[in-house]
Amino acid sequence: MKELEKTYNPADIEERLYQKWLDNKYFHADAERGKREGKKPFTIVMPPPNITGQLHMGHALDNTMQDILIRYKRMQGFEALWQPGTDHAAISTEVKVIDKLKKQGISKDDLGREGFLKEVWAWRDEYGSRIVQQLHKLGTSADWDRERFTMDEGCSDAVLEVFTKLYEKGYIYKGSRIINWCPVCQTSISDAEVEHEEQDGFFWHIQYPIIGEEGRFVEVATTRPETMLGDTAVAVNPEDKRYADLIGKMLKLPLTDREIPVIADSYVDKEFGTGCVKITPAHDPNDFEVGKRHNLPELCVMNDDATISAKGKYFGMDRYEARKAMVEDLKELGLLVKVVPHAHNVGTHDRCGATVEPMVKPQWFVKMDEMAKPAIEALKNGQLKFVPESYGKTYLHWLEGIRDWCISRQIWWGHRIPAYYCEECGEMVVAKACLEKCPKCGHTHFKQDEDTLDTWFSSALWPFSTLGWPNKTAELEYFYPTDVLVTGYDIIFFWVIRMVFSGIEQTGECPFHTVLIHGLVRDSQGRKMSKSLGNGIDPLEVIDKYGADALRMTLLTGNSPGNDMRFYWERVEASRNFANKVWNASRFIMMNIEKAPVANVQLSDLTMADKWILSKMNALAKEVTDNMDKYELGIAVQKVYDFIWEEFCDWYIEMVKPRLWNDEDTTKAAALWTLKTVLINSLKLLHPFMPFISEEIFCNLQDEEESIMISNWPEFKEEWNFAADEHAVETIKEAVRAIRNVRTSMNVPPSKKAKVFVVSENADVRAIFENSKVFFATLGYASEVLVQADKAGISEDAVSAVVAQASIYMPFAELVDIEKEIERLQKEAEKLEKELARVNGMLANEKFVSKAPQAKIDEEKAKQAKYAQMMEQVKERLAQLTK
RNA sequence: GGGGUCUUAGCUCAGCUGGGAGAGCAUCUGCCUUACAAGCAGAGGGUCACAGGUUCGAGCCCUGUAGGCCCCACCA
Repeated sequence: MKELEKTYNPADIEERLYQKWLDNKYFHADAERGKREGKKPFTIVMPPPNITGQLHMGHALDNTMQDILIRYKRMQGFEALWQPGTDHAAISTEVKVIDKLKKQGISKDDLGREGFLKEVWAWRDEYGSRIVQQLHKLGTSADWDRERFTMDEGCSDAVLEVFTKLYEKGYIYKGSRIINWCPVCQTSISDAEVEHEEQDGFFWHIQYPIIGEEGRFVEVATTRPETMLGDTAVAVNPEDKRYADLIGKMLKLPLTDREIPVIADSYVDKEFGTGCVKITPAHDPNDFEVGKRHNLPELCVMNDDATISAKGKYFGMDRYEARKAMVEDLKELGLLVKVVPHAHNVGTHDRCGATVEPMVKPQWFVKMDEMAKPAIEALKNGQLKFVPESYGKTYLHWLEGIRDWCISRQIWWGHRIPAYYCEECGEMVVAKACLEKCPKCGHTHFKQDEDTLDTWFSSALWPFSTLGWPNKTAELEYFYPTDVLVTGYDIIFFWVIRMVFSGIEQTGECPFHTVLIHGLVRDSQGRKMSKSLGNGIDPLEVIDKYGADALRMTLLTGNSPGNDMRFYWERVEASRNFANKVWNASRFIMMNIEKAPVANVQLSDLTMADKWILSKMNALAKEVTDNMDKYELGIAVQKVYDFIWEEFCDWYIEMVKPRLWNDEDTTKAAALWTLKTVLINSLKLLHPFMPFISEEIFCNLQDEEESIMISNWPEFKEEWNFAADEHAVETIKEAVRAIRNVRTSMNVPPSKKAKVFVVSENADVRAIFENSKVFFATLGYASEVLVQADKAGISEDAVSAVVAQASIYMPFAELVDIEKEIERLQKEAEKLEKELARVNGMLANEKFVSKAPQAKIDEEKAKQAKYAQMMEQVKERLAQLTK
């Protein structure tokens, strides 16, 4: 056994232990082995971090939670697979590489598609593993032998398989629809990638002249005057009497030479604005729908970079520049009626923040209505559960209102859409590989679709593509469907939903049964950690300073599923202190074991105190297990913390010290055995949360064991359940607390020992005190403990304390302050008075007695008796002192 | 506009199926007691946002109000 340092130093052990775990392949899960040994599988797929990413607190929390679950299940004997990998992060990565090239004066087009992709792959090879290395520092016990990448061969095959299958089924189609266009990234994006933010804008009221009615106008109100170049109608509500006569008339569209009709559509709200809406089908989603209903032309007036494409004065201007110019011109023409300030929502791209421009473009879509149904059903019938449950509503709400998913992107980094066009006749073929011959004209030259797929298309397949699907692998058969998905609430829409419907569609099964949602880690002021604010705290810095275990503990304690938390360095310190506490308790135990090796002990050899802590530990194992199973990781770890610090260190270790110090003590072996047993079991319960320190101590404590990682999770054992001893020790603890209380309030320091008399008429209670004299004396700072049935031999001026069924007397040699003692007793009496009033009131209430469960009534009656008896003693003592 | 969530000690938060208000930090008082001062023993501090209701009993369940946060949404 190695001697431990006086303070715990995580830096000394973490790297070494992680390497040991890797070397021994403890993280590796094996389907064949699992089957052979009859183990049950437990699977978590890691949300693949972006290859552009740096480890942040969100990752740290997310991965710590997964690691806790996987280590727990592994110890429970499951063949536990934590499937890791990284995501190619299409747009993010492309932007990053473009930036890098820009600094070298190279543009994407200079390199061409192939050249550019070569650069991205090179970038990925250089930086793609950085985040994985950072995850190692956290203690992440994922099966790195199975690490995957969304663009590796297997995942790409899965993408091809799914795309072609969905296309054949008619669930993927190509069409000209209105989509969200990012003019900065120059690609379409899905609805989920658009963030709405409220901006202060204006309502421009503009007059459109009515043709054939000199001097009469229709007044429209718009927040986006620049789109008027693409107007192809003005709409009014069919019920609106004000404009009934205008329907069907033609208007002159200002700033152009075009004429547009007035149409009637119930989409228009009579009460809002002027009741007349300019319709721009090519640049507004609502107008697009209106346009479809009325067969209006879709007139696109913008280029991909959001400059004006309409011929004329405004050609080439940026959309906002054009807006300014057009408003000026309208004012000059006298057609601008007024400008009213107006706050409205503007869609922005979540990656670059640019204002999204709705545009009509040919894109690829996934038809959602049919696939949404079973995904909704999965939640409703309980196949899929969210923790906390309320996120299920969010999930349903989104799915029930889902629109078709735009999956094509006009960037190069990603899975290229497997659609091929015959160069001769233009025939389109969707296939996993390019055909040799055009099925229509026989031509042999094809051009592949230029677009790539939304990055979430491949992540949607992650739970099964990583296990080898579409091949029928042993892994897929054994580990799929997976069990728990752990993620933040912010990506339910992007990812969780898409995994569920993809999983059900492709494999017929929901890819996991539980989604464990966690919140955000915020800064100490409750703000989101962000690069722009510079308020982010680097988990690696925390690990460097305090260790991975302290960071993990900090992220888990006092937190419940789905709730945000604030990060405080003070909390990390508290976690570090706990690690040190564990370290020192272990150091103490190991020092003692070294002096006298632990012998095998029968349960019947144990003392009351030993049985008490063993019984407590036993109960703890059950409680922790129950909470783990409910995903209440914060509660579980809190219980371990409280047990180790309070019960084990502050009470039990203090109780056994006299036995360890006394070589004559015949129960010393029992004490050592209990110390070791309880420590080992505590370390096991702690291990999922603090893997490093628990491993280090576990290995030093018992040289024969390989690793705590592969040890068995403590289970509740009936034979370790000692209710009577638990009760007995609680009585002693109460007496100790009472003695300390008296000493504190009477200013008698521990160094001044005194005799302690325990007086009880109850023989059982006397036996309890007799049995625990060894430690009761030490804890109660007694020079001697005398247990008796009456007050014989106790001096009149002895200070007293009252506990249930016993009185304790301490004849201090010095004069104690009688006034103070009276004051203290009066306070005690007050407390008891209050308790008695409460319990008496309850029991006097007829309705309570008749309706409450009998167990509750008995409980209250027992309390009543106890308090009454204590009260009597306090009063007696008071009478004695004040006479 | 719809939905969700929160409001508990000075601060940050727990409190799981309703049955005597908790932790960490901070403050105050004693202790360097042979594992640990990153420690030990104590203390103070809360009409559990507000108003109703259900119940023998509500921090917890129901309704409403106020405030905070989040998400969704096509009112130009």
